[in-house]
Amino acid sequence: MPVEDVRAASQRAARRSQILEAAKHVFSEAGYHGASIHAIIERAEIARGTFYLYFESKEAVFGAVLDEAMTGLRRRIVRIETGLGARSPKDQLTDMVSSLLEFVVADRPLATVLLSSSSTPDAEAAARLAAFYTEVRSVIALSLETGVQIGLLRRCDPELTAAALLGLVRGIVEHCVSRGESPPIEDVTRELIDLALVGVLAR
Amino acid sequence: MPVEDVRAASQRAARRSQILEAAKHVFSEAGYHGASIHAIIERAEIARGTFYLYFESKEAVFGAVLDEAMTGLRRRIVRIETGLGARSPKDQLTDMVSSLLEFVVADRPLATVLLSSSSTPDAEAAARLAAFYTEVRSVIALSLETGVQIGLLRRCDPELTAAALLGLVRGIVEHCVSRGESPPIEDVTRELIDLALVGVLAR
Amino acid sequence: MPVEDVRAASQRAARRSQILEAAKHVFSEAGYHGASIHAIIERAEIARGTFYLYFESKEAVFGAVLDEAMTGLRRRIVRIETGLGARSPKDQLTDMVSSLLEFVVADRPLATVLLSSSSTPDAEAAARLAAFYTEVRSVIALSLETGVQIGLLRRCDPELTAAALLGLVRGIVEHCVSRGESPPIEDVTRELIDLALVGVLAR
Amino acid sequence: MPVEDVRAASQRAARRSQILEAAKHVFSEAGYHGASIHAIIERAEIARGTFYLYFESKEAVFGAVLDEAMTGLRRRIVRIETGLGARSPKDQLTDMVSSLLEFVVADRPLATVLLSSSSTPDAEAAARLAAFYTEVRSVIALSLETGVQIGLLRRCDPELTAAALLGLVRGIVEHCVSRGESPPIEDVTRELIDLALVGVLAR
DNA sequence: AATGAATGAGGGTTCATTCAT
DNA sequence: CATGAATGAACCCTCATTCAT
Repeated sequence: MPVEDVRAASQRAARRSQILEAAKHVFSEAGYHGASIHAIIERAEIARGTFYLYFESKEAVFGAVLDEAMTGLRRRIVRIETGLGARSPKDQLTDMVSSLLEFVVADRPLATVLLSSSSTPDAEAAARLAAFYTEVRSVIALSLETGVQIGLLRRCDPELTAAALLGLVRGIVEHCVSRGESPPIEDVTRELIDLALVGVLAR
Repeated sequence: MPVEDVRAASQRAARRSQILEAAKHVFSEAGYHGASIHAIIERAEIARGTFYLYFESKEAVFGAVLDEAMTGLRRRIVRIETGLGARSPKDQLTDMVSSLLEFVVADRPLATVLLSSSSTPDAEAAARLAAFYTEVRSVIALSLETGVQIGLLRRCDPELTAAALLGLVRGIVEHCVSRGESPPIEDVTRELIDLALVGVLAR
Repeated sequence: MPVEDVRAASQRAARRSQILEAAKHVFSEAGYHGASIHAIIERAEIARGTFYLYFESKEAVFGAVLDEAMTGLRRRIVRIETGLGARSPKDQLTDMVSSLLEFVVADRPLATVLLSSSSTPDAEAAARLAAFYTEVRSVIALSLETGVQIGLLRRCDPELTAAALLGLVRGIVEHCVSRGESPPIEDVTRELIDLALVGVLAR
Repeated sequence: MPVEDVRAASQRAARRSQILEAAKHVFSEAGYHGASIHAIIERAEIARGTFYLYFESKEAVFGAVLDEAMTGLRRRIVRIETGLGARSPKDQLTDMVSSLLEFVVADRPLATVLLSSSSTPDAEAAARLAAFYTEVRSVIALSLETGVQIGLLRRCDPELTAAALLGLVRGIVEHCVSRGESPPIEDVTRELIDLALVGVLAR
């Protein structure tokens, strides 16, 4: 690939990022419907037409914002190793949750979009997000089943519990995001893990 | 108040309810922005102008729908009695949660509206919902503090834990609502309580 | 039907006509694409939204304009009677053509729209006009065949001749419309009929 | 002119032709407004900017397409010779019409553009086409007058008849173009001439 | 000469809200 | 009280044209 093309491609990617970033902020502040192309291009400091050079439609940018977020999350979701020599499940879980929280909480707009967008934007994107959450619930449910089988966890309805745990995490993220400044991630993580693992009851 | 006025007032209230019911369904199916006045008045079988005799604006009906829901929920939220002769906290909690779930899950549109609307519809309504959730979190947080003080619960960050627990409940409601037919409320309640109290870990 | 409804219906029809009339002018001046909703509502002196209370879309008004024109034309197109006691075919034809020309030439915008709109507006309307012209050609072709069979007309390719005659009429209409003031319709009609019947050659 | 310049000029002309050809197709398929620069440059396989190196605007290409067509037509329109030793007017006319039809019908896109473009695209080009048709009508009208004077033709309104004859030709061209495969040009020509000269009536 | 990213005016359409009846 | 025709701001999107490379 000639040098100019490389530069062109990278410039194009940069522009795309710039728009994506602007869109993420606008979506997070106004929701899908409340967000106007006007607001996005104003924030991105580009012309109306330019927007449509990079994204087919409002729905498309929203999808892209979501995809980006989901990719970031997926990269941080890993299976818990239970083999010999593996670190303790709780430690692994702690690392994973910590990493996830860090990613989400650090990018407040992203978190807002992720949290708020059960509001059916327009079919496909909503479906994609729903699919993502279903996917996450499945991972959790499977982990729960495994945990039960190896006797680490008590018996429970895996699906329901997975849904509850996902909600629990969302609740915590919302908490962190809603206040100007959230407590250190490691503290939050510890509380989260403790709550999920041993509940609130005193022994 | 003369008889006619009483009748008039009750008729007025009935009309209002009729619109409110229609609006709740429409909001739950289409979200705040997706809901159109047209859809609401069509469902309520009234004329356009009539709508505005009962509600100031779209935002106002949405607020009313929310308020109605919140009233129903508030009625079911009670302090846990810890005095002598009181039933066990767990039993009280179970009853309360059970009652709340029943109320919410039975009225799917209501549940949908409650769940979906962190998506900032339009400032005020969103604020009202946020305020409601804050209120709920406060109740939970206070209960947690009390529980810790009397040694029933282990120490934790009450605010954070309250947020997590609220999320947990929402996750479960979402789970129940999302499938066509949810498991018996009492089972769901038991799982919820167990998870919250003792977590997932086997003893 | 109650009196108010009658009035309402007639008012509605009047409004519709008003918009239709404005649209006809605008379409005739700017063509389908060149015509903007803005121009139409400005001419009709109504608000943007009002337009859409009466017509679904720009395409729909165009279709309505066309339909109106086609209805007017169809009413004036009749079969030539060849039975005993019927007036001479030439006289019948003269009357018909005269009536058609009068209708079209008197309404210049209408004529313009009819003439100019092979310009593919948008699928359906274009198809409708094309269908109309096809229909007219068919009527002419059939008449020609009949005429040939009864020995009134010389042999010819009916389809081709019908197309030519239709074009001939359109040419004349265009001529009449293009000049500010056209010659008396009866003169034009006579020339048209003569040309079609006996051509330009001297006997 | 240096050799390089000659080559350059011819290359430039070739490029221009290439764009013109693409434009003609696009205009004929989509009409003036429906045609997009995008479609033209795609078909011509050139870049956006390049287009504007050869044509000032969309309107300008359209004008050029029209001019090209009109040039082709003009070359085939000749005066009928009436002097001694000239071939019979009918034969001359037949040759001319035949040549014209061949030119137009063979280049369907061109025919489509010519036929469809009374739809005022954008003032100037429309004016040019109108001027062309006026010019053609004048030639026909003059020929008619001459024919009448020398007793070859019966008396008629030359202007009106010219308009009618032009329409007649357009009707026939439309007929030929609209069907996938038109009858042999010579047959069409004969019908056309016969119709124009002696009409449809049996002698 | 050639490119194509960028521009922004302008297009059609929707819909919450008002007000004369 | 109830009605629904009328309003017009705001929306998303297209596309002819420009200009830095």
